[in-house]
Amino acid sequence: MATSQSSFLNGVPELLVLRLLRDREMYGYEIVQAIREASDEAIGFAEGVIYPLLHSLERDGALTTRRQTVNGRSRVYYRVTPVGAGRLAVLAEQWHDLHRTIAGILAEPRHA
Amino acid sequence: MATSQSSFLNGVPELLVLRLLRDREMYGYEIVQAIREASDEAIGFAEGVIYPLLHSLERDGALTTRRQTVNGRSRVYYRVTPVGAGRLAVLAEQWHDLHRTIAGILAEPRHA
DNA sequence: TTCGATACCTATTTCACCTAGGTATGATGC
DNA sequence: GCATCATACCTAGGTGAAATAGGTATCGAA
Repeated sequence: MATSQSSFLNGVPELLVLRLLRDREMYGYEIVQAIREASDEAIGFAEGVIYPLLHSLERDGALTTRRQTVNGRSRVYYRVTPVGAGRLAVLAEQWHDLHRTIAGILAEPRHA
Repeated sequence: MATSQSSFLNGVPELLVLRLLRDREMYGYEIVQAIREASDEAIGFAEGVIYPLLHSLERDGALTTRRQTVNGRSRVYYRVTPVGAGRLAVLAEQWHDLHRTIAGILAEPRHA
């Protein structure tokens, strides 16, 4: 009908992951903890959400990986590519637009 | 794992519908148009989203209905109950919390 | 009389996310 | 010596809100 198809609501895990990785490279397990801490326990995406997401972002060329073993444990570090940076910009913009729109509707006492 | 389960993102159609109905009673088709116009075409929930939602909100006691025929066409007007008002308050609060959390993560240059 | 707008409806599909497992290593405690 | 927890990776399968895609019927305009 009008503007819809790809639900504008989705992509928040993706948005947060890209945002965190924009500052510095991180590994999956670290990202899971970071989101939880950064959101003050409010948001807790499980590994089952983050790992598949990282894989698909890598497939899309938004992230590159680097493997490193630390203390006998293998870590996969992710880094944002220019493609990923562009994706982040788009998602952040969409998020802001959505919020502005909804905030407007929630606030307005008018509307004929 | 942590705070998650019922995807915090959902419920936006419900939030908007309840918000619109808080001001005045409206009928389904009218709500579909109102959301589109109020969002300046940015959000366009189809009838297939709104009607089932209205029905489930009525089942939950959040809305009451009144049927009226206008110009040979039957309209079903919906009105918010106290239960629905409470639900609206909860959803609005959740939405604000979520936005605050995400905005914080998007903004912060810090985070150890 | 064909078409679009109005006004209602629901069956089906999709897909993002959630759940719930699995493997393996290192450190801690008993 | 052995259980247990945190670390660190992984994926198969289920769920459910929303998206898609239909359907019925009336009215007005071209």
